[in-house]
Amino acid sequence: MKAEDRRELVLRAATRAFGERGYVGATTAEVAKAAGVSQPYVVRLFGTKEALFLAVLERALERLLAAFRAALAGASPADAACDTAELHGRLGTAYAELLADRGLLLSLMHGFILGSDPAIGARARAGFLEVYRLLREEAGFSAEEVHGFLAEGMLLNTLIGLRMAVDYEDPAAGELLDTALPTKLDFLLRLEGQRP
Amino acid sequence: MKAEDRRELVLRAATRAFGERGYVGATTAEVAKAAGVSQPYVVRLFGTKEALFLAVLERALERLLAAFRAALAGASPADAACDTAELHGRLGTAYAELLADRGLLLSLMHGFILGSDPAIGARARAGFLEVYRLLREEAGFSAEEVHGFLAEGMLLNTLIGLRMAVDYEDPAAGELLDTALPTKLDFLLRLEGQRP
DNA sequence: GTCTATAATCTGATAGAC
DNA sequence: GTCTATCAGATTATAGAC
Repeated sequence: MKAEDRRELVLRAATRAFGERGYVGATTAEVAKAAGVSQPYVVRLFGTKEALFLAVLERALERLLAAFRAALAGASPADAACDTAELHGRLGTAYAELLADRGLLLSLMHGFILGSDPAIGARARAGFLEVYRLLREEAGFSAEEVHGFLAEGMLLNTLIGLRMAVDYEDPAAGELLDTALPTKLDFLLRLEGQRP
Repeated sequence: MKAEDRRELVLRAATRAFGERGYVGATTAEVAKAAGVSQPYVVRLFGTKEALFLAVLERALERLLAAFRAALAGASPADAACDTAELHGRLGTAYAELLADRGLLLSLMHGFILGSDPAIGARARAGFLEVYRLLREEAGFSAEEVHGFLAEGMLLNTLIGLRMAVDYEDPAAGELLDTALPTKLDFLLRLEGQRP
């Protein structure tokens, strides 16, 4: 197999591992095992664990921005249906669908709360602001609309990180999940193994 | 000094450390140094690093719930001023003021995204749901209102975790922070050392 | 391109003195 | 109550073979 393909394989495994246990908590050995390669080879491919995490962040941000742009492209040609409420819904759906790429949103989230780390923090801030600008400029949201949209996104990330779906039977948890993911709830419960 | 006092001192140092570098990233040696005690003593006081983190979560949740209840108590006796918009504002202010207890909100956030960890995840979910119930039952919010309030809270946590204030001069970052913290911006910028 | 072996470091935890 | 000394284990990274 070519190094390029291995790289992608390792990147995917790393995304899952970092999403579950965070940058420091996930180990290169764990990533290697999931990718079916040796631990030193993981390090060899990316240089350092930090570079691997940065590569995971990079790929996650690319996919996020691409998903948003695709959602916008699907909506733009239409005529009057392009109010911001409609866009909010489309972008929200695109965001929720990123859950299928396991660990992607959570790796981002882990990056976001490591702002004190010199390299990771800088990349995370820049990435967050790229998303902000896309919503503000390309989607045409107002500052308040972007704020509301990002807030919902961060709550979704948190609920995923919490594995709140495992408590779905709890009335409070059920109501919260129903409210936060009105359309994508089955999707989530299946992902989290709470449904057959 | 009595063990009780040391405990509180160490707990405070641990809250800061865990807030900055996360559960796995922060070390007991780091906490010990910040608290002015030896590393083995930190372990002895709490048993294990995990127990220390759980104690930090416990304390953070207690303070959060207490701050919300105090805000509600200050608002309840009034007559007509108690609509949910008013409460939303009061509770939001109470939440933002918790930023003064450094690391508190971020330690919580780190706990929230470690839902896969058996002990930490369970406590984090239960704590989050306690907050949910308080807002729903004691504050009288609707499911949608709680959802919106929590979403804003998670965005605030994320912006703090990102140290977004260090990029305040960036137009997008400035606008985002202005929108997310309309009233508490100076407070934040001073906390983050972006203001004299 | 990929592995095995291993070095170097860090870190949580224990033992035991004072 | 608190420290010093230290161990055992884990983890990133390197060296070098194939």
